[in-house]
Amino acid sequence: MSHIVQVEPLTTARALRGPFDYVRPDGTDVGSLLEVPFGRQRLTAVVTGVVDHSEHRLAAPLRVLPDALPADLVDLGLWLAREYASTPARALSLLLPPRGARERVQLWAHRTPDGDAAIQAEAHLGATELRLTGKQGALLQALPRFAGPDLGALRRLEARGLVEIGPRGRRRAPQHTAVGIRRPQPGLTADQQDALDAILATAATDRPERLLLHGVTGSGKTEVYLRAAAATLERGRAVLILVPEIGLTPQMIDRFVGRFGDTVAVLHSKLGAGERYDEWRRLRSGAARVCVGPRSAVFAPMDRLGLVVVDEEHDGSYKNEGDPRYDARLVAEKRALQHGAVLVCGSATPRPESVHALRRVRLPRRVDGSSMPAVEIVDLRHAPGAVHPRTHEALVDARKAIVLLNRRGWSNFLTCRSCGRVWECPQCDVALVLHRSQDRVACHHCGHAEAVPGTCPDCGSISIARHGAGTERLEHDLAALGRPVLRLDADVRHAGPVLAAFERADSAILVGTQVVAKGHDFPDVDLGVVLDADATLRFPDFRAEERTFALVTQLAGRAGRGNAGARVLVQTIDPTAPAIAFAARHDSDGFLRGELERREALRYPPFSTLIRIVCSSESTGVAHAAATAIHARLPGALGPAPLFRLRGRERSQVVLKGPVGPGRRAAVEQADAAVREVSADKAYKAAAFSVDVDAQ
DNA sequence: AGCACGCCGACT
DNA sequence: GTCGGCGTGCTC
Repeated sequence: MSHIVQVEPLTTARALRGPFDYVRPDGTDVGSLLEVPFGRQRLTAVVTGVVDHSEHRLAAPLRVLPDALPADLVDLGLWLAREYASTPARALSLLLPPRGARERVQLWAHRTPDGDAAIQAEAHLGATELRLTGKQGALLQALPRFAGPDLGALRRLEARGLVEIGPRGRRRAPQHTAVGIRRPQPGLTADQQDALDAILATAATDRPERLLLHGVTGSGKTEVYLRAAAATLERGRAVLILVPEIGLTPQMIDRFVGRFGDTVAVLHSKLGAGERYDEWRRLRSGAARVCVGPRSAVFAPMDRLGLVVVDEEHDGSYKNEGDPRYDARLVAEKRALQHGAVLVCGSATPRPESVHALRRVRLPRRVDGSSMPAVEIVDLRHAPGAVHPRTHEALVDARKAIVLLNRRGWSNFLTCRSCGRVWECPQCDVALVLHRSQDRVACHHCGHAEAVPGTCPDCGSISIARHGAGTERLEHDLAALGRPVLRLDADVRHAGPVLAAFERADSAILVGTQVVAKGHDFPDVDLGVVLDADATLRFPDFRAEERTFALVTQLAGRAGRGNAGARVLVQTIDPTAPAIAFAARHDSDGFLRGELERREALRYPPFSTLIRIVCSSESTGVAHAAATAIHARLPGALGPAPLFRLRGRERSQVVLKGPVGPGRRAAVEQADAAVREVSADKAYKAAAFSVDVDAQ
């Protein structure tokens, strides 16, 4: 019989990968979690296989840990490790049940038949109540109930045979604003009905398709998800809903909890350890059959998935920044495939990748019948200053405006007027940004901050120039318009109050970075402004066009809900840039067609697999030498290209454009092998390596 | 990643 | 003679 388990000990060591064999404890199987002796350490380990014989002298695990993973997640973890050139241990670590919390078990009291009879006997007193004698004065009638505060009184009732007291788990439920709110289910438009039919038709097949729900902002995508989810639950299958950062989209949770109640589990970063653990357990046990959460929720322990939704699929937050640099959109697709579930990716501004790979279903109209606001391009070439006179005029006329500027702080960088010194981060090769409200200059990459300089340390001059304007400066300048100016960016700790104040105000200007274009719907915004479309457009990145198009389109979506006269102004020094021109015409098909042609010609995704390898080192020269060694092992790779120093580490990158389809995996393996060989070489001991498949 | 084993230089 | 430097190699 199979009395040996193969395990992956969970260590972060890149060089170390299993499987390692151990004696199989009773009751364990693939997915079981163990504590094993490993060298002189004790490590958590995941069982990945069960076998008959082993070449090794076996040790016995120290103990079996609670909360085994479902077997399909173990498969997913091993797939993830290979797909993203990581290690099984690191990938599996993402899937573990939340640590640091246990199930909360409390004593609960239940009435016995004798207890019922006692209540009946009390009925002649005019009340069907039997009061407890404890200080809480709780009602026996209300049992079953938590026995905590009046345990003594309940114990006396227990002695009389009126109640039974026993342990029971109790859920630590996250607080949703939607608890108890059941909003009426709105009717569907013809477009929504068609989209729903398309989803349900393919969901009912053996091999469901992957769909792209391409719907303009306000077209009612969420209602389509809700209906599809209801139909999926009815078929006895579970539903996974992925959303971008959950803090920005509380509406999705509210609507799902409002429609489906307790069968919805929510996973997000703001949950406490206990809440997180209980939600995980509810999903694992099947008590919850719908999960709503951000990228990490793609690993929710769910059985028999029937529907996987990726909302706002263009959002960058689906890409993980840490070591398995996974893309939750791709993992969602893999999970859907594993379970025979239908995948629905939704967006108003889908990625060219998704348009290329998925069958598209459209929601071309807003549910309220309103049209998209007019988008005007404001040519900045002959007008100095951050705000063009035309924009200024529009701001004066607007009642409620959103102004987008993709730059935090007061000013971009400081220079000494007499010697030309530039204030830079000591750890990174970037300029420090002035934040006047915090009285600091700060690095946006590593968090380094120092006092605002009064004199130049090099020449002693007290004349220091401030260049470029950020959101903080803009907030200050726009106050001259004589109405409330609110600011929303990463420096604002709590977005909630800012958004609420903007919503309540009858006239106001909301200034901010990209976050203002996301999520929240304000009914009466009549002006949207992109102050510096060139900032995103000139980014040295092949996705710059796509991001700019999305930004303008998403901002247009925020404006003009229920407001016929709404307009959007886009300031730029390049009015003919396709991203801006297409966005101004609301022509996403035209933009996507052009973008796909360009990408095919240049062999960018989705026509290639981009694998980026970054080498870094504290000592100078090592990173670049390591990147050169990696480049030598990867024929056709681009680079090595030096990157700016970050957190005191010199960096250099190599980029490999691998094939898509069957050759993709081989390219990833080739990159991984090159990194492993070079990192094993003593000459590059001081270097660190990171492999990013499908780099953004 | 840890952690021990092992083989060379500066100290009591 | 021994303490300790960190190069090398292993962990079922």
